[in-house]
Amino acid sequence: MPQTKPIVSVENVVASASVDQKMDLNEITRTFPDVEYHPDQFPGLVFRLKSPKTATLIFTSGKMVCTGSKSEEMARKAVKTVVQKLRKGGIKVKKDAVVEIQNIVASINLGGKIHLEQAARTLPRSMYEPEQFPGLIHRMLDPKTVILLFSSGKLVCTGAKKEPDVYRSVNNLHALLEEKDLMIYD
Amino acid sequence: RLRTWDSRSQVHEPVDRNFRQAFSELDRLKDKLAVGDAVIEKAAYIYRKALEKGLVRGRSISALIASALYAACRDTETPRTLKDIGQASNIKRKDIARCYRLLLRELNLKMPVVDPIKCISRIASKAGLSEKTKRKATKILQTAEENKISAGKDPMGLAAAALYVACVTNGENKTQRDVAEAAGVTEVTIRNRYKGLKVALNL
DNA sequence: GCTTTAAAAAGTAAATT
DNA sequence: AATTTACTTTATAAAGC
Repeated sequence: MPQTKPIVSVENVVASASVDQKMDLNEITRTFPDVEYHPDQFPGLVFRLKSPKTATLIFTSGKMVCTGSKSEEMARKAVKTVVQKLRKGGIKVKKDAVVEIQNIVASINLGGKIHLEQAARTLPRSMYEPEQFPGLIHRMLDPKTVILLFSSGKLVCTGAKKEPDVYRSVNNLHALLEEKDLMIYD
Repeated sequence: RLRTWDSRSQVHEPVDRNFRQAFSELDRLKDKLAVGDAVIEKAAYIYRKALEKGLVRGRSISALIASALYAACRDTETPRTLKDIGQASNIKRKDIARCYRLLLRELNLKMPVVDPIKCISRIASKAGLSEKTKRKATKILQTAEENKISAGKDPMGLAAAALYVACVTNGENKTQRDVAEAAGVTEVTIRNRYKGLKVALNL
């Protein structure tokens, strides 16, 4: 019954990973001159890949955080590539990394405008402060995500750990907006 | 004033030391911002709720009262910007905004959306604009809101643009810079809002 | 709470040209 | 005044202050 089909695009995936062994970040810095490592500023070493275009933070514990992927699969591939490069560079990594998706950010176009100030009054758990930010911030309980709504009809969904949760969030909200008559289609 | 809370302060020790500090700060802000007693009482009420929910732990008392006062202003539709509260309290605008959003989330507060029409008076008095211009700006914003160009825009920017347009049509000699300065926005923002106003009002 | 990383939305701001 | 760069908001992990 929604009047339009939302166009969803995953923009960023954050994944945590672990190779379950201590890592010598100074050794990595020596063999990979392009990495950024400033221990007094931040304990993680930044390892950037051109493809997939990602940034992976590596900690002495062997735990990692990979950001910038456009999909869950790309994030897993990026972590594998990082471990592969470390091994090629002579860094001993015994096990393969165990990857967990932590957050998915998606942009959405609903295909119609949203009546924001009315939505601010009728949507529960929402905040609309145009002096601070042009979007309305809505906290969805199930799936537990946060959606930013803009008057243009575009959205940003974040907090999801699975791609299906992004779609469920968007569909829930879209139905809610139509139900409460907050959509404006031309 | 604030005697009610002071008397409690002598009964419950650690909590009330916090109250005293909070309310003396609130009293100081009251004079600096020239807000009424009703706003101060609301701010005190919000702060007390925050304290009961344990939101003060590890947080700056000053930042929290300032935020509670901003929330009270919003709730009573008293036009005070985050910038105003920031200057009066010497706390960064960003920190007040963050605490304010925390109060909204944790205390489940619902605030009315800021009405740009209520921003007109403050800007007009700072810039020294006439009553006639204020009335015209109000009319402009009323028509503008019906054409929903305000969504997502800073209410101060909208009010400033409406006042600037009103000045031009009334022949009041004020530059964009004068109005922008009084409103705390840039001339570029006034120009951008003016474009939308022109379309919505056929100017 | 902060520090760092990534990305989108739309508004505002500041620095260049 | 047009461009460019940059910051506002949201979530999320990592180790340590």
